[in-house]
Amino acid sequence: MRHDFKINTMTTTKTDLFSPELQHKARLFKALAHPARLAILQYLAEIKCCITGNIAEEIPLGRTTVNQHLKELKEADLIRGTVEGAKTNYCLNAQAIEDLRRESDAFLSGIDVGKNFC
Amino acid sequence: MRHDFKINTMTTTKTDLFSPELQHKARLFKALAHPARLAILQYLAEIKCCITGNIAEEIPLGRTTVNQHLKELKEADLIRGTVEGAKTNYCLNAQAIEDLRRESDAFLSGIDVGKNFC
DNA sequence: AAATCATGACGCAAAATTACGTCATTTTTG
DNA sequence: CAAAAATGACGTAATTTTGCGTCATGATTT
Repeated sequence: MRHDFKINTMTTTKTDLFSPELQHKARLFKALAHPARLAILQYLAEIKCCITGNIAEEIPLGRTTVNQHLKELKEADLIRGTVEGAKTNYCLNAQAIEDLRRESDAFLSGIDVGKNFC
Repeated sequence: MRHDFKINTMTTTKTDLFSPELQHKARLFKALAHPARLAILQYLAEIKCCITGNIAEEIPLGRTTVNQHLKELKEADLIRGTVEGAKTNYCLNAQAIEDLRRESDAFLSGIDVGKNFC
């Protein structure tokens, strides 16, 4: 197929070519794919109960950046944010995290049963 | 740092501000953060033993793209590739996957002990 | 030896992620 | 009510990811 120019472009997001299950898992893993987000989850777990949004001070990043990460965690439904006056309470979605744990575990233990060698 | 204006721009990768543990976990989760890579892992598990690199035909993406994903999985040490003549055999690194499973499990079950409510 | 095959390096373009600054809005508080 | 606080929306720059085409290299076939 000999072209003198590049005609074609059209890049990115072929993710819908995969099963919804894989897409879903990939999305969740992606939510965990940044240390800041892991740190946020840990902090929320540590604090035990819902706290107002002073999370930014615990994370070595700017407030708006932390907010961005919070948004991503919220979109992955791993945390919940409820407005309380001027402040916002964030807390873990324990159910979702437990589901993720289970799903992740199932995937990963389903993976290495073969005991493959090279 | 004696600048009156923003000369500087310097965005991105503050990841070293976090603990090596969180960085490590985030890196691993990132390796799992694309459906194609999950599909590759599943396929390798299914095939039981090491196979030559016809993985590309199983994945609905171009060969070089699949190669890229293989490279990422290899860099995360989740798979191994050994050259055999003109071909390359890929197989799971069962130990690494088991470690990841354990680590992921520990992280996620450590997270929701609080039974937080909002 | 020549054609074919398999693979990875390289480069490129589009898109997404990361990190912030600024601003508008909505509370609180003095 | 006015100032201060808290938050999210929006914009922006740099960087990374995604997806692919092309090419060089090193086997395999024939």
